[in-house]
Amino acid sequence: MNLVAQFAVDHKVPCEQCPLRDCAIFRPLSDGEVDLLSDFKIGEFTVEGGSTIFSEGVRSDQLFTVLEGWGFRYKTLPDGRRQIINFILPGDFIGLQATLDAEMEHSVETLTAASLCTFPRQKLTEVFARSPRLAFDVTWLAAREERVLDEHLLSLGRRTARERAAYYLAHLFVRAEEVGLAVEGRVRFPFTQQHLADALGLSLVHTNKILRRLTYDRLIEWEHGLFRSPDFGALAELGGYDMEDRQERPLL
Amino acid sequence: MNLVAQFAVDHKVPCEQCPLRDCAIFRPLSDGEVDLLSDFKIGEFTVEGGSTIFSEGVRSDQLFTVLEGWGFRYKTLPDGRRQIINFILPGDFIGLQATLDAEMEHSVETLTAASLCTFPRQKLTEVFARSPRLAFDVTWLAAREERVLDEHLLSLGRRTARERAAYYLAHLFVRAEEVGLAVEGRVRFPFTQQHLADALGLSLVHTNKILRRLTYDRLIEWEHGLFRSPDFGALAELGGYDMEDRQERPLL
DNA sequence: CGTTCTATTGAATAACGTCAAGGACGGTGG
DNA sequence: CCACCGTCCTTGACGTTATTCAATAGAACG
Repeated sequence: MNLVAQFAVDHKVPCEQCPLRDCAIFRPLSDGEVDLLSDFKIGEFTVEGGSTIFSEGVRSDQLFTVLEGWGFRYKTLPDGRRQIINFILPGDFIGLQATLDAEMEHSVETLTAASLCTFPRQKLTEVFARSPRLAFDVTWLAAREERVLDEHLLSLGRRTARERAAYYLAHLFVRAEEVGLAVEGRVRFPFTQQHLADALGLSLVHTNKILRRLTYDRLIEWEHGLFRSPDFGALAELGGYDMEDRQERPLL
Repeated sequence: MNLVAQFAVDHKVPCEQCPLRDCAIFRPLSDGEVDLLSDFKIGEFTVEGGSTIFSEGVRSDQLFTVLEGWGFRYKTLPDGRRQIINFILPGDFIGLQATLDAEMEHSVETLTAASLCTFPRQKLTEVFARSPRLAFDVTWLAAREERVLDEHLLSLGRRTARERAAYYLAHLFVRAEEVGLAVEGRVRFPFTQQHLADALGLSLVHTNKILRRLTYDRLIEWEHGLFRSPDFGALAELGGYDMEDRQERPLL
């Protein structure tokens, strides 16, 4: 694990040129909003896979939007047990969970090389003052994240291991697809079965057995990091994954 | 279960007289903020225990602040399995999880008679426009809720049933205490073991056995609905509950 | 006092975790 | 090119945890 002590600003691409904005899923911004966001933004930087972005118990003065790469957000118990709260994909806004002056209560680590857009936490109040619309977007994102956690909580509490795995894989697949990470129905999952186990709240061994069975039942394929589902409908059905219409969402 | 089809406005107490504001845990508002909030508020109403406030799959035009009473927020699977996401206590702001025009993805039901402060969802954007500070408070509450869910997720995924129960009971006790519901170290828990089981992701039988053991080990007492812990430190320790300094929080 | 929730307990069963041992694969250095 | 390693994946055997089934006892409520 590689601790990023200081986030150097590599360069600064104007927000209006942000490649993510081309994804249909993201709400278009007005010129004024983009200007404000550009102003809010400090810069970008790139880290390699395995870098720690946030660390439990440490304060962070920055917020990030992920431009590229995968990561995950997690908490650990003193004896080392780890729970992955969720995976982080391009377009995700991270760091909001902590208050302005409080310590992070979770850690974030990258799975692949990643590039992040940086915002100073202190200026968030200024953004709220200058653009109610962007303020609303921030709130909207927080509420959306909460809905995702609700569903995950339902999984961990009440779904069987098999249903849980099916739900989560369907969920991850769709999230990746939304931001253009799917090629011919395939997505590269840059995490190991141990990561998935830690997200599902299962042991590594049991996770493996369930994945093998889902593979045998032709619900998933996951080899050499490349994932696809031969029958996504059945996978979603098994997991109780709701293929709701993906609504437009903000991008900060 | 008693479905509340329409929320009649019983009366409207000015926000500046809100009894909850006396609790030390809540951040004081400026006069201007209170005025705006009063303006935002439609009124109050009272429901009996067992009433459904929100229903999964149904749109709601209102947001609520709980003035008095207990409730819980939950999701269910088609076959009836239920997961309680969290309990709702006085001072909690509910309904934010859904977007302006989307269906609720969870239900909320009262456990006791409750009185709720009502706000029209549509006017939320106006509040954002008129008071960045209140907007920030809304966001802050959403982020805080997320942190609570993170911790609960860690519980369900990685804590043993015993640790989980200890954590959750400690958590509930402190929450109740914060809003003045504790009398001589005792809190009335208005829910059944089935509710607790559904929150912990355990079966009723197993929950009961664990509670009996916690009682035998003199970590908790819970009789006739009245809860206390003879050794809160040990309970918190077992559950890994962090007795962080309770920071001030907004009240809407 | 019946009736209806709720709590409690034991026994049988299923789900999941732990332990242990290989196997596949890619990278590295000789 | 090949031996050596480290990481990740896979599988079987076995132990533990939690669920389900079933039955009874207590409380709460008219």
